[in-house]
Amino acid sequence: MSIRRKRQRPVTSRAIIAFDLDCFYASVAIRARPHLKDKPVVIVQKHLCVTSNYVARSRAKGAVQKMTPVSHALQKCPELVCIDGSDLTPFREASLEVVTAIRAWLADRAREAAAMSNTKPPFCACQRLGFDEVFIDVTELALSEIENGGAPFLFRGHVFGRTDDDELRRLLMVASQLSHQLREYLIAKTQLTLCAGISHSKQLAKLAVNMNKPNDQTVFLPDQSAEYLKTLSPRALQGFGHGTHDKIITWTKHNGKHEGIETVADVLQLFGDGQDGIRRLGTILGNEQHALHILNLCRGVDHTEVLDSGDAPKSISAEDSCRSCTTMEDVSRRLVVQITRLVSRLRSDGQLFSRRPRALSVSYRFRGDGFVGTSRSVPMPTEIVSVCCSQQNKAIPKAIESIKKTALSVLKEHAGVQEGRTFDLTLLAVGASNFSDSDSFKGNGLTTDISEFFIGKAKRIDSGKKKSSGTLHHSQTPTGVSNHVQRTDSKERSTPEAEVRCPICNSKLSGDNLMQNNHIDKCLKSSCTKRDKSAGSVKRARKSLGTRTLDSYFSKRLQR
DNA sequence: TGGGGTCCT
DNA sequence: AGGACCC
Repeated sequence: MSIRRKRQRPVTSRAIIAFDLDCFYASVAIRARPHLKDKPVVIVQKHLCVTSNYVARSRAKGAVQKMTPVSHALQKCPELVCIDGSDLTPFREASLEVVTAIRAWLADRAREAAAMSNTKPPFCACQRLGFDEVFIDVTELALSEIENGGAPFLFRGHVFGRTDDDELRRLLMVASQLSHQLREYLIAKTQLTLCAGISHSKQLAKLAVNMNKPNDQTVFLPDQSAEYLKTLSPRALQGFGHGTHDKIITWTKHNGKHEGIETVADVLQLFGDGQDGIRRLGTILGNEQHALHILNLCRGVDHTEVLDSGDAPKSISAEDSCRSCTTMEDVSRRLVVQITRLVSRLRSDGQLFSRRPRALSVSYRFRGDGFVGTSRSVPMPTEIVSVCCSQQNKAIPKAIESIKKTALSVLKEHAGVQEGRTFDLTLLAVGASNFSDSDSFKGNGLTTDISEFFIGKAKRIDSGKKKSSGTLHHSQTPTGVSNHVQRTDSKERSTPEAEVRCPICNSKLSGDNLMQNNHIDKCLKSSCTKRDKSAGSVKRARKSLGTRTLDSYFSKRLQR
């Protein structure tokens, strides 16, 4: 059936939606703290504001742009509320919550379309970019709805540009309807607002996303996109990064072309003359394929596909960028903090995705190395298996110890970081990758269905507000099917009295996995070790962790 | 300039 | 393993 459709009307263009959640970190933080809703809020990592809400943006008048120092922002807006964003857990979870909801909505919509036309459900690839952006290829779904005859031929939201291609216009009209409905659904379900850009390529969809900014959407009709692109800075093109820019600039200076590359038009003037230009740019960049891609982007040509990201990440890492780390004691302490966070995340990951990592990577950077760091990969110590697969909390300390030992020996052997040597590290990170499914895990009743994961979270968020219709969460799940894994009555997981102890403070942990993780995270934050429990030693621990005067000044302003 | 991620070579 | 890119 679908083959016939494609033969009759070959798909010459696609319909792609780019979603971008509005000031994501700030929105997530405020969602969890409703009393901050009308206050100017910034999210702080180390001494930088990484995001702010719109109240802060209007009140500080441009002083809280992306990566501005907290001190600068506070001068412009002393009433700024600073929230610590160094632990990404809430943002990572909210991001997963959003994509999960997107997939569920699309699957539901695809099933409806399939039922009407008696075909198999159209697939929409979803690709995440960072925590707050998602690309969706809705071509098949839109075509299916057009064929079913129910789709209104009207644009939803703003429209930029024009096109003479009637079929494309219809396709994008339907895509804009889908986008709007999906956005409404997401806003209702997650209380997070988002923008959308709709076009026939990832490039243009992404450019459109920023055209009408918070909580709105724009369709980019592409007939004159090339003219439009010429006026932009080439850096505005996704794929034209810092390195590409620098290499071209260096080349122009070397070759006496002092014009520079302010716009895409400048780049095309230098390299836009066909095969020869591609070859010349390829030589400059050291990669002809990349040169071709860049030049295509400059002309508005982008055939890159939306690659489905899947639910599970391919790597998990925990980093600490430090001003200065010069003693083994300091290395050891920082390492244990990052490793504990990594292990804690691997446990949740194992529960959600039934898998465990086989590689451990240790990354580090020395002072003076600029942005370049070094990383080594080694086999992941086997102690991680019981953490990921059987979810035994008592296995956590052993895994941490083992990984710590391994990481320290990596640092010693490959970086010369050891007792008696002088060094100054500015970055320490541990990561897990090369995941393998653990079959022993499956069917043992320990896995958590991903939708169940959010049902638990939604209840907590909801009870924090006022009481609403109790059955909301199940009925809101658009799939309608809850494919819960049947669970045997496992002591480790379901009974709080299972005597689980925190690897940091050794106090008894209650509640479910998430609550336990939260406790461990809190413990980590205060750097409170088992034998270091007195208030005095906590203070010492904080100091030796590298807390400086600037940080302690801001920490007074941090909202918990 | 954080604390993450992806893919390609 | 490193480097490019993305947020």
